[in-house]
Amino acid sequence: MAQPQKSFDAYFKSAFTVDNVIFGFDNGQLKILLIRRNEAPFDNYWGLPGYFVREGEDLDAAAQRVLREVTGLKDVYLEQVKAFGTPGRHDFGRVITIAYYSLVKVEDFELHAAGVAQEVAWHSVSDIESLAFDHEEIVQVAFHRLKRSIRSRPIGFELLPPAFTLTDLQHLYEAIWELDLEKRNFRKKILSMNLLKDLGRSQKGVAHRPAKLYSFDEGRYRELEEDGFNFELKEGKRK
Amino acid sequence: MAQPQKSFDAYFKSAFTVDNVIFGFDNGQLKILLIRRNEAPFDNYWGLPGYFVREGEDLDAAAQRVLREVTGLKDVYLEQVKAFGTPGRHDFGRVITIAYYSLVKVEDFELHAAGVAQEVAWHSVSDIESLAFDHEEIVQVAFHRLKRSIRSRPIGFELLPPAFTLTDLQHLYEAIWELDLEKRNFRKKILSMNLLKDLGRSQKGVAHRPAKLYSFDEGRYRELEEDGFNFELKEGKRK
DNA sequence: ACAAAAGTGTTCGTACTACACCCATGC
DNA sequence: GCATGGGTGTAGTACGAACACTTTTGT
Repeated sequence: MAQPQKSFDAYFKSAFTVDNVIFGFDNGQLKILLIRRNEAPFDNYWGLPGYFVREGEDLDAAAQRVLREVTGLKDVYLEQVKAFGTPGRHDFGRVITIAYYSLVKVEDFELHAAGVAQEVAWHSVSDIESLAFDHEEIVQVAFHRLKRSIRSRPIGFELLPPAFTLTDLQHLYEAIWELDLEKRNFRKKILSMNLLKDLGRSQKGVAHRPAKLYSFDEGRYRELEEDGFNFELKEGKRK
Repeated sequence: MAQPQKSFDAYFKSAFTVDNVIFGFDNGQLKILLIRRNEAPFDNYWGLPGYFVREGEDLDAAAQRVLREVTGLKDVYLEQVKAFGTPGRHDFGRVITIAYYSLVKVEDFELHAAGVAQEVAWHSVSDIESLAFDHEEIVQVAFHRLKRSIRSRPIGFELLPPAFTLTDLQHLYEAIWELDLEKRNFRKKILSMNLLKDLGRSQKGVAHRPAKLYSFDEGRYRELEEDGFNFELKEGKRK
């Protein structure tokens, strides 16, 4: 199907990148993994891990690769947010970036600077400023998307260790929604969904009554999903 | 901020397009505007209206332009869906497409073929097959997105004429969700939202009791929105 | 008078809200 | 024994689900 391609050459002069908003939940706080760039443009600025997509590389694969370069993790929860392509957002020419967000368990890996990063660190979502390119906007849009998605799909578990307490889970929702939730109602609601497996174990060595540990019951989720299930949490007051 | 750009040249060889899933509501049915292409690749195939984004043109602006070329409309409701960029999806080289969907009122314009279209027509969402490129997938994803978005924002009104009946509105929701809704509950719910202005007029010349006409009260919506309002409709049985 | 869609009210069950106290552990 | 968070029950309310009949118009 080779066609008179000549006249289209003028269009084949753009580049595209992926940028990844990597969320982690650490110490009751929702965090984002940022890198400090060692490459122009925006040399020395903090920004999202991301890079040019290679020839023949799928977009999702590129996002996974970028994530692997920073965290060493593979097969991580990852979702496309949208494309950002304002003209002039990149000094080198027309560069569209495809933004992704991923959810990782912070205890699964050690940070190590690599690629265009001279430094890698977790930053609180709430105090992010003067990032490279339009990365602040990307972070905002991704965060907004996460808030929404977690309402209708149980993706929050991706951010927690395999065994967690109900309070951990509640704090996670509170951090993402920036709300305070009511303990008893939260627990009733979550448990009534039957998505948690009681592991029969408890916390050890805490100076109070130890909490039971749970894990996410993926099999159970798939059952419910097929049946047109809709995960949703409502109540909550503004913080 | 000119930088050692040389080594990046290899990345600046891609093109990107916008493709627009234009939804319209006609005669109780949800439809999509498709064009029949008169240009390679996929000459003669039906596909989404779309084209290469111009140098210096913003993505949203490109999507508006494409829409204007087919419908003549400007300032239409438009939302980015996501980017599609599987390698090999386009014969001419690496082409990423940014998919949009728009909501239009079908009675606002006449169709006229233009640009790469030899023919333009409305197609029922339910019988769409063998489109150009990966456009079938794009349609599915856009449709899915519309179903979701209309739950939490009153964008449905974009598809209806300025004055409509409650039954029109109900049929619209039924078409989008592929559900049957219960008349009394639907009306109660919609009216209790206070988003409709009773126009004090009625249908004319129908062979039954004429229905009252309503319009969407945009001012009222903005008030509610600021106050953290959440538009939502739930009930419904699978068709 | 008949056909066709508009319009409306009530009952029932469920699910969200709000709220206060006892329990298990470490120090 | 005290401090710390874990864990639970209940009453009130609001909202969604289900359901059938009367009204207004054109022909």
